[in-house]
Amino acid sequence: MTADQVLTVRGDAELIARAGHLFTGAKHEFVCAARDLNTWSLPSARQSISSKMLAASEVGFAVNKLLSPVALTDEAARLHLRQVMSKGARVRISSTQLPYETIIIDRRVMILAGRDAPVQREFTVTTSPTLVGGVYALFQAAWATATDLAAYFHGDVPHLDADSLTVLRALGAGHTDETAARQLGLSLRTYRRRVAELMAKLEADSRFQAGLRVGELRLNE
Amino acid sequence: MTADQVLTVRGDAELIARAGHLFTGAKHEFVCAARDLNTWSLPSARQSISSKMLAASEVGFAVNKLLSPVALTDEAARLHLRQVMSKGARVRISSTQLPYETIIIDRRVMILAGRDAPVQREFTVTTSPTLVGGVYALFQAAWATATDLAAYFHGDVPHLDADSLTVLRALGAGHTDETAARQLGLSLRTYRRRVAELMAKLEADSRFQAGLRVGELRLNE
DNA sequence: AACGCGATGGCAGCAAACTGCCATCGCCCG
DNA sequence: CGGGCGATGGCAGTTTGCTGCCATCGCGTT
Repeated sequence: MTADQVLTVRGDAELIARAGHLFTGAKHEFVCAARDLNTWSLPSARQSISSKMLAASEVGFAVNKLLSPVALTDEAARLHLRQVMSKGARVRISSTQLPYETIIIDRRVMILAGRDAPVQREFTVTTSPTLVGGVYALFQAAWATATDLAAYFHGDVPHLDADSLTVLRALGAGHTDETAARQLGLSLRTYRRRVAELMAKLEADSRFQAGLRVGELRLNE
Repeated sequence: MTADQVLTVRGDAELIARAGHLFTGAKHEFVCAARDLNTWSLPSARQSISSKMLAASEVGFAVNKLLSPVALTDEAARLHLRQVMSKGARVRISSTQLPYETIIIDRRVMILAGRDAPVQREFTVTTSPTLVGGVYALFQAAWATATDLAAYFHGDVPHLDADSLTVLRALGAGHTDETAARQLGLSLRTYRRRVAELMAKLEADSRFQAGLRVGELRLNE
């Protein structure tokens, strides 16, 4: 594969055989966008990255993972995420699905994995500066506004159930409690109870502060 | 170019000659990520898109443009953006730079333009489902959280002077009005007057709604 | 069927927020 | 200096929000 070539392979074995040499020796950065941590593993790259991350004193080596909300759906996944983060990786959660896995190593090599296939998964590998650079820029745009997972684990991002979301939307409309309660078919007392619960979840002492947190964390989407 | 091939060309003329046929006849969607509206124009694709957009009654044809903050730096640029939007395009502003232009047509054809070059600009064109799908997913992730420009132009982003910012920060701390007023060295009446003025600027009918708008629009940064 | 428990709804008392009114102050201009 | 005007501050009346209390209801379990 020449400097500007693009290589398409099918299956893990072919990927390793024809392009494995590109993935070892990551020096500066490993960025990855994926649905969750389980979609795909590339053994040699993972080994290379793991040894880098174990050398915690290594300055300047960044691991940034952009995952979809599916990555947080169960407790085992969240535990795994905590482990990855404790090794120095930074994780952010996108608001969209990310059905394709994209890996960029040292802004030089890019691997794109097709959707999970029943037989052989298709991978595209490239060192084209235009392709790598363009995709990296889009990754950066998505990364910049994705939710930082450290904040989630530090309890800064509350989980809101359907009741809370309903109340939140009513509050966001700016109505009085009486009007909002009537619109939701609740008694005023129940509506206010819901509001108080939402405020507790948001750790907010005033309605302005509550609205601020919702807006900043984009909890109303 | 076969179905899974990737084509790299240099210069506009070569791009048109070898791949121009791919760009005409857009049927459903045109998405573009770029620094601003002036970085690059592809004549045949632009013509095709313009005629689609002029046929305003055409149902289901979407034009989504993700631009960097540079796109808003001067009045001429903003006027141009208004024109593009009046023709039915949706525009959002990313928080990052987007130095590469990425175009995806009907989720089938992708064009990636390299950085502006002194001589011949490099373009990469592909119909590879893995490449197009992967990049499209990243575009979606970035698009989802980018700032909608229609809101900006509809005056939804108020300008806050120093007094309003001071009050806003006090409100964000969650204190009662009495405490906040005392901390700011104002009488309660004046503080409340300031709060009412801020609410009017935010067009908010409740404190929650005001906080929400501040948080969403990142006015407290 | 009876019981327990959590959720709901009505009411009351209180706190917080909203705003009009009017006096006062500070600043600027003639 | 006097007058005008905008901003401030105190007060009062009103509205909205907060929460405890208690009765009732609905659901699940034994």
